[in-house]
Amino acid sequence: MANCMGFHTQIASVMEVLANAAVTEICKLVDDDYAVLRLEITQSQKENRALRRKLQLLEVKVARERVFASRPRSVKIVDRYRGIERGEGHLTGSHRSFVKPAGHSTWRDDQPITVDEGSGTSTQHVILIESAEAAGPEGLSLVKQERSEGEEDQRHSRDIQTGAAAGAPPVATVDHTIAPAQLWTRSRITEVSGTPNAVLKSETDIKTLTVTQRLLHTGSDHRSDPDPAPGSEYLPVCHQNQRMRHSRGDGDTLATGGDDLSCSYTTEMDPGNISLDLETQTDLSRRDWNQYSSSVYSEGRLDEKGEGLVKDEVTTKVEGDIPPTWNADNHLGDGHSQGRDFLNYRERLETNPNGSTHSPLHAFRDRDPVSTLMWPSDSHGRFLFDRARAQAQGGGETSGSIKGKRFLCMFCNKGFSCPQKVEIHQRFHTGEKPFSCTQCHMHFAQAGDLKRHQRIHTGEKPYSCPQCEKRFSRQDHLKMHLKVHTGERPFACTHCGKRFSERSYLRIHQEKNHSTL
DNA sequence: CTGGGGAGGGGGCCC
DNA sequence: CGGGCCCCCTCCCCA
Repeated sequence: MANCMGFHTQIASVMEVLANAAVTEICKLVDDDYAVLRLEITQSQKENRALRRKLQLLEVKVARERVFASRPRSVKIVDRYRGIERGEGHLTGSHRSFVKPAGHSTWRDDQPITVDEGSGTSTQHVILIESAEAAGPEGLSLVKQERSEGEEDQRHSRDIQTGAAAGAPPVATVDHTIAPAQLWTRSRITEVSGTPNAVLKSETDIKTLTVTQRLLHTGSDHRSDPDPAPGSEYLPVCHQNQRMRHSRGDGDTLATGGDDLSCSYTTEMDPGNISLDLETQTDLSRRDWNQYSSSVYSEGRLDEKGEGLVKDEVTTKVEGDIPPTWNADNHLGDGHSQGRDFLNYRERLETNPNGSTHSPLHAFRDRDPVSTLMWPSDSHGRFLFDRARAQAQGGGETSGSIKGKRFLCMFCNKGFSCPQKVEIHQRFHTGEKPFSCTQCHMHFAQAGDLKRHQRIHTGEKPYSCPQCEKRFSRQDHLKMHLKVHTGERPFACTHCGKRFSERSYLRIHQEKNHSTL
């Protein structure tokens, strides 16, 4: 009996040991499986986050492009990254880019990003866009509003914490899985300040911006404007002068760059074509235009199929409204408006409600006989074609073509005796100015104009007044001056009899005093 | 202070 | 290529 009891005791003991072992084994298996499962869940969660961020980036990009095509507004933006102590910052001088930590496939949710709104009163989320080419001190090329207040969604609010808002853990909207070569199509966070509160810039659409910058870039674009104009979303902070081709010889707005300024007046760039090589197209546009005009119109007739030969227009649609500071007067410094000729033409094109591209030939073909909308004006806002059209419509020049001037201008039908004269004349319509001053980047359509202009720089004044020793750089100015001594006033007002030495004085006088006439 | 006019100087364009 | 004219702009003077 006792043996029986001992046996049972041993059995029970063994059973307990076995049971414990089994439980331990089971627990171990469960733990292992659970660990694996948890690991898988974690991986899945990470993947989900990464996908969500990609989706957010795409949404942001789409929204930005939508805003890009619509009315832009200016916004000042600075992204501030608070997680600098994590060591993600990779300092490269003043231009720092964040590099994800080794082994991190995604950004952690606890990596906060704050947006310094500047004034602190706005909740607009904005992104400062930098050009890939703009790593220098003037690297900031465009500032763009990322989202408007109303467009902001919760996801974005979570991703980018605004100011001191303490919502869900913010996540940097950064895709670190992209290859470096693709960076221009994605967003990235770039630190531009070495301060503890490192300033971040979200760099997006570098390609587009680069093209835009190239489009806007002229030799005079390095003058930063300390007072960017409000009201425009895309502020070419360092390139507000980019649309200006001309600067006066007084050095006030001397350009410093070496870009081919011709692109600013020979192309109109369509957003759809923005990836095209502008310079190439500019050259083509200019060259083909001349070749075309010489070859076709030297025949003295306008081919009805001419539009088929015209090179495809490259339209430059400056993103959004033209900032008020792009007014030519503001950028010429001294108020002179020389050089506004094709700008006016461009602006007319850009404000064309049809949004279509019009070459001068198109304009000529499609123009309303009265409307001046599509026609360029000269440097003083005059309608460039007034004279030519008046001549053409008046029949004087047309008759001139009859008198042996068989080479006709394609725009105004004016006749010339040789193709070269037609080409020079047509620069008047096309805005082409192949003669550029090496000292101030002024451009001229005629070599003689350039030569005359360069006397400004040389100080040459070969014409002296025989009566007062005054000297002049131009003979016509001397001639005008001589009227001071002679008292010659050949222009009389037909209304009051007042006489003037210059026709323009008479005209101004009549405008001021006889404006009702 | 303001407006008109003169003078000078610049670019555009044609001959 | 120079001459010439036009127009515009700015500065200045003066009533």
